[in-house]
Amino acid sequence: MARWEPNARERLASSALDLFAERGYEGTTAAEIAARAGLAKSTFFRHFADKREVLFAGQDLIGEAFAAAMRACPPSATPRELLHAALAAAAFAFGDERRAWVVRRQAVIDDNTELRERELLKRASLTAALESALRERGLGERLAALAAEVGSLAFRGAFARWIAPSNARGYAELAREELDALASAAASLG
Amino acid sequence: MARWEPNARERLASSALDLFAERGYEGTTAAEIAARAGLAKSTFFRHFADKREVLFAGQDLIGEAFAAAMRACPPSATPRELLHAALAAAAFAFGDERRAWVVRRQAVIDDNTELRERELLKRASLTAALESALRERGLGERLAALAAEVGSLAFRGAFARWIAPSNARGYAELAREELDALASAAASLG
DNA sequence: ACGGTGATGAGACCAAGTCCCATCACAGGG
DNA sequence: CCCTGTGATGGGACTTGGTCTCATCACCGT
Repeated sequence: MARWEPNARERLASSALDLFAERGYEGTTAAEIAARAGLAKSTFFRHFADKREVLFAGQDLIGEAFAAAMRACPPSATPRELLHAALAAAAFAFGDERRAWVVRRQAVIDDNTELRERELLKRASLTAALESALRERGLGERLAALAAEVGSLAFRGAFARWIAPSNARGYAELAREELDALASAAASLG
Repeated sequence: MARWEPNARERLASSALDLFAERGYEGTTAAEIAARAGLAKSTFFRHFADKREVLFAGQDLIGEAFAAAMRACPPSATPRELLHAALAAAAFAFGDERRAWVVRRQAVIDDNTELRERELLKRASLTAALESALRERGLGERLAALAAEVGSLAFRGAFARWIAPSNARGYAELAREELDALASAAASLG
């Protein structure tokens, strides 16, 4: 096995997605993923805490982008403007080049409960990032929690529409639409 | 080992909570839980799909109660009234007798990421129950999704306050308060 | 008393994940 | 040019979660 080839982590992630798509998540062992990447099982677990994580590497970047974007907003910004800015800041993850990869990855996740469970954990972490950034702006407990959930919902909705087969529009535009629609729905709930 | 003693499932659940509280979730093996209940490891997994599930048995009843309560509402009910009815219907799970047990259980869950992850899965299932019941009432996609999240948030908030050490109030009352507070927060977001 | 049913015990087995140690590639200093 | 330190890797032992199969036993109706 040729050691010392670069990008071990990336090779593992890409081998994993390939194998999951072919044989399913449960039908693939960590040792097989490592082998396809030309690495050993122990090396796999040195790069990823567990077998699920290989599909979720880099998720934290989105949460950090959320928080950074909100911190960059003027103090006068309304909750809605903060959310707009946060969601827009995640656009780096949803360029056209990435779409095919993201679609394939999502199909694998949707197909397996264990992976959907991990996705929920990641989503919760994104929502928590929104919530704590909103509280830093002085929002009250409940309003921060609610606004964070609305932001999370808009993010999910925009994501779902972005990866839909029929879609040709950009993520940023979809996110703005989703958020506006949810805000008016919120008004009707009060 | 005395076979055929009744309530194997309950004995397993209670042994599990005891051991988790003593040694932590990760410090406890499934075989140890079974042994304390006077059963074998294979019997444990016959009753619970995995080690985490032993703490979440019966959660689905709450989701079913949500849906049933909404179906029992008059057709004229507003989304807010539907949510009130749903949350109120979950009160059976939060009587005073159960409080000590619930508090102990929650401490164990909060202490372990794996368990928190499973909790998110259960929470998502409750939210989905709310959402699908709301859509049956004719609510649009986004409004149903948003209202379900608000209901879930109110449920979580009421639960957190109910198990707080200083609390002496009942779950139903707390749930109503949380929902009203969130509804007015929602109005301010639109 | 007898056979059927259903819950259990026991143990083999696989894969996830941890751990430890040897090994190798590369870097820099003598 | 050699020597040594550093860091990523390979390899394998080990524990545990989880599955599966088969034998066993308690109870129930006939």
